[in-house]
Amino acid sequence: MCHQCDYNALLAAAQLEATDNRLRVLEVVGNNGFPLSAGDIFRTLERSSSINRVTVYRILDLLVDHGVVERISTGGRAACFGLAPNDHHRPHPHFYCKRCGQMNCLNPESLNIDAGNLWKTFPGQIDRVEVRVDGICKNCIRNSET
Amino acid sequence: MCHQCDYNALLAAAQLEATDNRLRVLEVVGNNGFPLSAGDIFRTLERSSSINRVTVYRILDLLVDHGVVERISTGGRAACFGLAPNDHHRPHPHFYCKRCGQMNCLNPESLNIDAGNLWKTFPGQIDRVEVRVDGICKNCIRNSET
DNA sequence: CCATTTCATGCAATATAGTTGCACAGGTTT
DNA sequence: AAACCTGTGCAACTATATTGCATGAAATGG
Repeated sequence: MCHQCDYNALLAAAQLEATDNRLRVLEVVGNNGFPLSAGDIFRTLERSSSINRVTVYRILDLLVDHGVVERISTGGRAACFGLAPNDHHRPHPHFYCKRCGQMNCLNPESLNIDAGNLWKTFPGQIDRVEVRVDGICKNCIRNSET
Repeated sequence: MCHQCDYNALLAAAQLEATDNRLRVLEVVGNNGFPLSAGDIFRTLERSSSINRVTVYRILDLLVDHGVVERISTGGRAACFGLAPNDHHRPHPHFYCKRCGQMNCLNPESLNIDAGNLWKTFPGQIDRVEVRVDGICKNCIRNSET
């Protein structure tokens, strides 16, 4: 997703110490082209060197709280995580394939959302607008045709 | 939500037999002004007469499969359920309060989404576009000010 | 009118995802 | 040195959802 991102700098900007584990989590999230579930991230990290499942959850929560990482809801059970919008990453919608469960990033331009009306009239605080497109990805369509 | 909806007719249109339990689940979902979690629905039904938790899950899955009910992702753990868009119900976005966890329906007009570009260029099948606004509802803001 | 099948439901067990409480090691502050 | 923070690990736990199997009632077929 962001091979030119400096993860140390991202953590510093969020006023978080750059521990090994935090960097490792952030690298997995950031280097992947599509959002990953906490379980995926844990299993990936575990392969290279030992880390506790709970630590991964805690680091993810921390990163989400500090706006480094974004929690993205899937059409399924587990949430996914991707880099939060920043200078190099514009907010963008995601696509969820209900067949294979894979999430993918869509182009920021693919959908045009005008929330002006809502911002003006909504009587609460709005933090973000999440857009998810559900359907079946081209791979799954191809596979079901055979 | 839809006191003028005929739930028997909705089930019939979806080619589903109108069993007592299905009607009860659909009534709870349909008569409520905001989406409910499977657990909420179960607890509500249980109060009036006995039903199994698993039955509620199964009926909800069935209704979602047949397009009578819509599964709506929250910012939290459990999914919520509301009536699927139909003649009386236009698709609309939802608001999730990250403080109290309450989901609410927003006006269909509050957000304007132009997905024309995506429909034309996306190489898979698109079933629906789900929009969720996250933030803090006015009640929670008021409570935290005291 | 009995035998067979089908369907909706219930119950127990299990799976998955996430959370909590407590301990401890290493560094920092007093 | 004592008190303290912080990051991490481990075990137990909670909440949510799913699976497998049993049963009873209605529909179907001889």
